[in-house]
Amino acid sequence: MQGRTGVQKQTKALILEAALDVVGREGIEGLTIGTLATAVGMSKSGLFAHFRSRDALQLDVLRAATDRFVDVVLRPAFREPRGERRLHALVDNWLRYLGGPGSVLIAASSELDDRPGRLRAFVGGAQRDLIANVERAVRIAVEVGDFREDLDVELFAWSLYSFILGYHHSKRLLKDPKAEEHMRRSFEGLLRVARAENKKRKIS
Amino acid sequence: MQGRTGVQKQTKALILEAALDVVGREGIEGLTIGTLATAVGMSKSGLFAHFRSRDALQLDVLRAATDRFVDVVLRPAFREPRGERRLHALVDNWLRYLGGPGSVLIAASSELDDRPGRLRAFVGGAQRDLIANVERAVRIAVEVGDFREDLDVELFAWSLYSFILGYHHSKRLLKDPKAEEHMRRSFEGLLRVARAENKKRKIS
DNA sequence: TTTAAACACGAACGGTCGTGCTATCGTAAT
DNA sequence: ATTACGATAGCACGACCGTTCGTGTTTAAA
Repeated sequence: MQGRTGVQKQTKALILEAALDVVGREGIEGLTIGTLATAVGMSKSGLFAHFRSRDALQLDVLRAATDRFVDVVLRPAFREPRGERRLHALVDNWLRYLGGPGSVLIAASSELDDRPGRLRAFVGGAQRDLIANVERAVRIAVEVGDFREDLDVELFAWSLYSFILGYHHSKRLLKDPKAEEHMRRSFEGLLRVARAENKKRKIS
Repeated sequence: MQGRTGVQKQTKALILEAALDVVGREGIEGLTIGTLATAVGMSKSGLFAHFRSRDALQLDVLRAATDRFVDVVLRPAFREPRGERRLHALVDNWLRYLGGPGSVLIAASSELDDRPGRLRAFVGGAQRDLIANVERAVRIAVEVGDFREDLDVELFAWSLYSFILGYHHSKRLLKDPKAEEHMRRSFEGLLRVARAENKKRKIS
């Protein structure tokens, strides 16, 4: 039992890994059973049997993608000390993550924009969770006194997320070499107006 | 001659109009010749004859989309008086444009992220032009004295564009009712630190 | 050693895709 | 009246899609 199911789990994991690659390159709609099958070196029907529909396959891939994101971005950041430092870790991890193979989630968001269904619901939920977590980290930074008490946490998180989108966009499509610099300086600007000491200090 | 080619131009324009609709709903990759043909009430081959490949069709659609964007967003804004007011008009027009049927261009950017080719080159160029125009408007605002002389024009434009992306994203995928409010307040924040009087005035 | 389940495969299905070829029809110029 | 031409339609093609089915092969349980 262990041996066999172990092998199965292994196969499925291997498929999902290859699928993440494909999705990173071609998008979630570009994930086709045939190409994925040849990518992992098995038959269409053999692969298909692991998922019972293409929809289920795509959903599993998106799940795997969010799991991975949580593992390499969110969780490590939340192991850092509370406050601004944690936010810095979050952004650092995030940029590193986006620097690798294509961000499946952001790309999927755009693709699924207007197509209702399970996939879109999942991505929307994942995105909402993510933003909620960012807000949580920001709120904590307020609580520990790093940020002003009257800071609009929601707006801060929204802006930060927008910068992430901008980074992703200008890096992937525009191949702008200044993408990361712009991102980091925008983030710094955000921090500057959010910091506690800003109440008595000038900008310059 | 006039009569006939007039009709042809009309047909082609009609096709492109319908195509913009489809692309707004399904994305640029969702634009298929068959469905578009039935949408405008003609045969696949009849429609196909107007463009000589699907690629050319998609390219024409993207061209039409950017033309429309320039017409309803960029050009009217640049008719406004130079300076901050022009920037406000730009953002207003932009939000209104994004409020309508899906922004073909932003959606296409994400779809074409990683697929080299004519389409992606075109979208990238259009996006670069757009940002260059934003920078131009910002630079003028500096010149007329609305903004600080040492303002980083590039960074300002990049941030603004990021907010637009954030708005688009949170409105389309997340259906966040606060999307516009967040966008506008972020823009206001950007203006606040960019304004000329900021050199001698505090934030609060 | 038999039995049952899990796993993979090849072949085939109905469908849609983009793209050619050929014919038809209406109009304009001769 | 004839010719020429541009716009459209009809049809068929090869390729790929997701999916199903039947069939082996390997493995764990009996």
